[in-house]
Amino acid sequence: MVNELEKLLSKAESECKKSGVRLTDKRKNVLSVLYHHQAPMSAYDVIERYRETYGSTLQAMSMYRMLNLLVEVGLVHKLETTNQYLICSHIICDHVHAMPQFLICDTCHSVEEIGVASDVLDRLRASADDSGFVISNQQLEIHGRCASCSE
Amino acid sequence: MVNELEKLLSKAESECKKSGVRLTDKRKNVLSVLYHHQAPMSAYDVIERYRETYGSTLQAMSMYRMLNLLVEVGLVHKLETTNQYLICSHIICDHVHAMPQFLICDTCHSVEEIGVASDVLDRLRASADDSGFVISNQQLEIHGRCASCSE
DNA sequence: GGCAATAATGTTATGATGTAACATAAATGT
DNA sequence: ACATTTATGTTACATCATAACATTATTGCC
Repeated sequence: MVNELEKLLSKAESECKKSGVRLTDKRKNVLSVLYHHQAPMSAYDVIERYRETYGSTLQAMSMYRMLNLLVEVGLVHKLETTNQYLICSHIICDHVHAMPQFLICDTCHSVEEIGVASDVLDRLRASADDSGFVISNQQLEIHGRCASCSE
Repeated sequence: MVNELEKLLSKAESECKKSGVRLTDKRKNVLSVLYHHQAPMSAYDVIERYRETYGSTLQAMSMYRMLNLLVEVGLVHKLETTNQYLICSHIICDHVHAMPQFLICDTCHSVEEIGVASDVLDRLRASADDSGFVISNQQLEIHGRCASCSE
């Protein structure tokens, strides 16, 4: 079986092509950092880990630009409640993705990405609609305690 | 009919008593600023408006302390996705409050506070429970366009 | 009232997050 | 090759937030 990171980068390549942007070496490296970390990171965390791994120090501006682009392309998510970035855990799957929902453990800071249940989404849209409000949310962020921290 | 702000401050007084904290003049003033603004404000916005209104310049540290306390007591909400504070729109009502849900208009920046529909909350809890996750969320923040900005 | 304990606020310094504006370099298309 | 677009570099700064310690105000208790 092929290395999962390679699969991911190959999928990333095609997603970038779709969006008309280039998957440069630096962007690949950023994806790789996020992939290996497997937990949300601040932009400055990524800069630090990037430096440790690749020996090259990126400016904050450059990192934010790359992260934001990867978010736009759909390869990376940004947690708006914690200002952190994490790799989309569903890049490799082929099925259509629901609106992502993050279960964020406030104790161990792990994050599980699931899809918003379709009936929840329907009900959310309906209740917003009562106010004439049109939802554009890209995601739901739910805080609490994960299974192992709840024991 | 009594001034609504007075009602609010009186309710605030009793909420503070419940929590064993004092509703000082400064805290009252902060509540008043938020009440009159009727839109989310950053801590620094509040400092500025406070200065204009009361002629006294508070340090950021002091303002964050007061805002955080008012959030803990339940008189003020903090939008985690925008780092802004707004007065709880249900301080005066007597009914028990559901988990708040904010409909945040990304065009005009108005915010409507409603309660999370109980069935939505049930479904959210159920889907989180599939992962053994226990929700502690204080609120849901939904972004989109309000009625008037959708026309 | 006096006085100790606690709560609230002041003050200074600094850390953390994020972007505007402009310069340079790399790639792409013709 | 060279003009155009895309990506990255660089500097400076805006914005959000708190640690650590000092002082002031209030409260409870004798």
